[in-house]
Amino acid sequence: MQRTHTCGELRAGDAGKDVVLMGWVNRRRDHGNLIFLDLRDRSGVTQIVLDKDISPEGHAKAEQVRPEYVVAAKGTLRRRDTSALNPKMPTGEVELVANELSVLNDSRVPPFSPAEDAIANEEVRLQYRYLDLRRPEMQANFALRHRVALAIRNYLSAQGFLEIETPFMTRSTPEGARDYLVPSRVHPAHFYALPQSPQLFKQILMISGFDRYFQIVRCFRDEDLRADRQPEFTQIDLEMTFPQQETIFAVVEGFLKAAFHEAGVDLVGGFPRMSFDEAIRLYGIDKPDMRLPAMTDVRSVISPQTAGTLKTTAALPVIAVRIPNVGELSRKERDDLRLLYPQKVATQKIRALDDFKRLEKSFPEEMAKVRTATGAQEGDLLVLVVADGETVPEQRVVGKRLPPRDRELFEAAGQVRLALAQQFASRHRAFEKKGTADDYKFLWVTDFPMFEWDEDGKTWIAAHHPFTSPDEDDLKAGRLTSDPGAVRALAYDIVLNGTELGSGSIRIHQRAVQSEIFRALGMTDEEAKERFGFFLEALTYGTPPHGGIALGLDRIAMILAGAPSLREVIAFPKTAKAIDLMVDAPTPVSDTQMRELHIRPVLKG
RNA sequence: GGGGACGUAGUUCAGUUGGUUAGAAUGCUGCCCUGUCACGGCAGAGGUCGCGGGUUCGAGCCCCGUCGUCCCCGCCA
Repeated sequence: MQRTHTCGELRAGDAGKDVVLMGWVNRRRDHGNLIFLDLRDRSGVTQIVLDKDISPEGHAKAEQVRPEYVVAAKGTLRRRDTSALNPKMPTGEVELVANELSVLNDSRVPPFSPAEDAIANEEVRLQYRYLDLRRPEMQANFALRHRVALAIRNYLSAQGFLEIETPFMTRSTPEGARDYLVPSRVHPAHFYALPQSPQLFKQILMISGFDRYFQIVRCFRDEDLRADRQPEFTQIDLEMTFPQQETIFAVVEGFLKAAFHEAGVDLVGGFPRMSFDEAIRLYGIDKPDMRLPAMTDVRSVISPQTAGTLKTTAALPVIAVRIPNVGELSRKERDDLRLLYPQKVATQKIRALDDFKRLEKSFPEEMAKVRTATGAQEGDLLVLVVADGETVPEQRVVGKRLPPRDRELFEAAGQVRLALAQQFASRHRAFEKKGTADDYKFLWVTDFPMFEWDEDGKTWIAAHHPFTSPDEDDLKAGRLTSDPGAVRALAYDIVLNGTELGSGSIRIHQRAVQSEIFRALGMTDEEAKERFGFFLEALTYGTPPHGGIALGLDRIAMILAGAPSLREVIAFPKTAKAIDLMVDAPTPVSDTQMRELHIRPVLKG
């Protein structure tokens, strides 16, 4: 028997056709001499009628059928009687009157039903992933992910990008995230590493003259998981020669528009831009969620005396955090908030003043100015974040960057802002989707610092990665050695609704500059040569200026699907402890396998 | 590595101050039912209260440990 249609496609216009449907039994309704089966496949559900008068054999088989059995039904499609229409389903105007039913496979009683709306807990879902994936919501997520990836692939291909594969077994790079390692059988005590990203390969492809490269590619990072972080994840990785930042922004905006179009969202106009410093000042974070208003530094409207009363000082920012439409907080709500505020608020002598009404009572004129400065409307929640500071600590200001104590304060305020936003989401409703392009607030964050000071290692580390080109002016001014903290990088992030979607940069294409950066990162020339010798050499053979970016496909799919976690858009994800509950990985391996690989476990005592 | 939440029937959950035989819904099994679509009716089965230890006359409930899932911090160039 050959399937003629899928379970979601038949309509009133198909009435009278002889059809064969195959699929899973979603539900069964037994009325004695009349049995209804809802037959499900990925396209939808169609009702099958087994009438004892029409097909005694088919009816007899239907009596034995249970949920999740796989069956084939052959018969005539009938327009339903007007009294029996079901407007809730797309196929609700028709039903298949079966004269033949065959059970293609039976099913044990599943631990949970794909037909149920209530979903089982994560552990059970992951263990029986094939049942979970049968749920229409999951099927829709993966169909969406497919369409998004395809749209991006088509767009980039049309823009002249070539998809070129790069190795999964490559060499370990100790910087950055922890590597997943693969022991070599042929070379004792030697290891391959799974790539954290194809960074160097794609740069080599530029040196190779491919001009425009992309890849939708798996990357691996052995770090602890989060709702939006899996140890293996998929990047839309691209690189191009002779780009300005603008060139790359245009490509990314182009493929994101194509991708979102597939999800029924038409984005218009270019994405806004913001420098890293501005992001810190206005949002206290390098990935601002633009769905809620920015913070306001209101220190200029606070008198020195009032600053003193608030136990801060006029020299430090007073940051007003505004969350619209939250209304007054009760005493209990303010107490509960203490637990949500970042640890910094406690440990670094930073305080969140969340009883604005009381502040208004004490300082009516100044707080009226705060209201004006923040643009607060009636019913908006205002919280002031201040630093304890009778004396201003000495702040060494490097370049145009924020003084460190200011930055700490802005970042703490940013965390308070996010905590409030999360806690009162049901009141401000800014996170609720309306089904329009407005639901998606994109932002380019630019002018990242080149280096960040690592307090533990007492060294500068690359804020993006060590192949990022520094700003030419900073380079010419010799700041690489004189003032590393002031050096700007030609690096940029693409942010959506407070989630970092991707990160890229214009790369270094001159060997001398690359060597200088390695040195600035505290690497000797010998170390640099040992780790990146092949790359430094490649740079000497006519390397074109180049740059690129990589975006997380999983995160894009997650946001478009409105899913709370990456696990909803990855078919076989891992748990928070990086375990695959379905196949049960990782596992111990035999001594034989280990001996062959020249490895021996060292178990902690 | 640290903090938090959760773990009771196949599933989702309730379980009071520590006190008789641990409940509900749903699913499952059997019987009945020709217009249901979350079909309905009747009857029934189903429990290592995650695991180990402790306190107690008595523990699902209290204490200690441990395992698992989730969320967060650290970490993620």
